[in-house]
Amino acid sequence: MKIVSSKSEQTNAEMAALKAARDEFVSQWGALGSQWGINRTMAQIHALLMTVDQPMTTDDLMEQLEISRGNAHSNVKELIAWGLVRTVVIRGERKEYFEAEKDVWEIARTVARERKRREIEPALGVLRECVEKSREWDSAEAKAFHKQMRQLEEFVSFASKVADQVSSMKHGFAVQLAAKLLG
Amino acid sequence: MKIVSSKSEQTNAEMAALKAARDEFVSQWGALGSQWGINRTMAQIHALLMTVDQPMTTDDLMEQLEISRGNAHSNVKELIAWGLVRTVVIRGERKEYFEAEKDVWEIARTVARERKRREIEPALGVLRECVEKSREWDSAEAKAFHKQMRQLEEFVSFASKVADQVSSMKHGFAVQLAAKLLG
DNA sequence: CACGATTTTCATTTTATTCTGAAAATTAAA
DNA sequence: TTTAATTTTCAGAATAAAATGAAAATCGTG
Repeated sequence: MKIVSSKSEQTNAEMAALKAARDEFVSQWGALGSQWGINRTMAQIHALLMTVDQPMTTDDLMEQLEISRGNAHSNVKELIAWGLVRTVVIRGERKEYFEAEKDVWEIARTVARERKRREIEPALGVLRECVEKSREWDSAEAKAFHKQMRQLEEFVSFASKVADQVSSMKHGFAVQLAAKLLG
Repeated sequence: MKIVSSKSEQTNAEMAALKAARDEFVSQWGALGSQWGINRTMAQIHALLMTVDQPMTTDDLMEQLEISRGNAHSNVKELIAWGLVRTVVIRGERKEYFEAEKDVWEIARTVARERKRREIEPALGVLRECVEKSREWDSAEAKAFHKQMRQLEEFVSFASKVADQVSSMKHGFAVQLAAKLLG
């Protein structure tokens, strides 16, 4: 009967625990992703790539997440389109490898930029159109509509500017902002 | 042949234009909602109630949006659960009437509070668990995992605090914040 | 060029979400 | 209490979104 575990047993146990923790994180992050407008697989791939120390291939993703090639492929491409994942060339290797941006402030900046482009700007478009159209209307109901559109437009403009601020943040400035906002 | 429109014709034309603009807003807002994690009908009901000057019944919603009773009902209830819509009692009326919060800063505060509760807090839970579990691990890969979880945890904590700030914002303070952030 | 490796596409299937509509439950007036 | 109005529920239908897997396209090397 062993009194002390050998070094390799410790390591094996730790590796297993790491794998388990990572799986848990990947799975939970995937579930949370759905709550945002993000599909589960995309969130899972992102979670996996963020917590792994080496770039991975499509085949690695397929194996680890038990998903098809097509699914892995299209979601990786989507993550690349977001700017959250990039391809990496490994010398002597023919396959493409992928790695995620790991710096959280950089991730935040990227997400701010993309969500502004994909969500805030279209919303602003709609609101501005409505504000214009209703500018000259006379009835009380129409005036109320105009006012509401103006208020929403003002607010979404504000959000847009915040997104700009965040996406232009230097890493150091983030800390400052945090202090300013919360101190 | 008429040279000048009568007052009532002007009004009719304006009413029609208002209806068209509102429909456009409702439809676009619904489409945008999907991009967030919000279902189309819920976003449409919210858009409609925000831009209307009188509270509406379930039947009004059914008619205006051409949706079933069940659909109208469950999405109104969901909006009430979010705190974005409230019921209104109209004297002498048996039906329930609904109205939306119209103040955009109030809406922002509500959304900040709810999204914190529904999205940020569960995420924090997962991250903290991962940070704890991986605290004592030794291998390089495990240390990298721990570090990444710590960074994410720190960031999401920050987001949580921002959400608190926003949701405790007085209306007047919002303007100040805006100035501070953007000035 | 030709061949094997790899990536990309996409028609089909599967799964998840949303919606309907009618029945059941509740409510309040008679 | 009875009745009619109104709200709520929920099984099933419809729709939308995501995933599969195999074929086609592309790539890079000998």
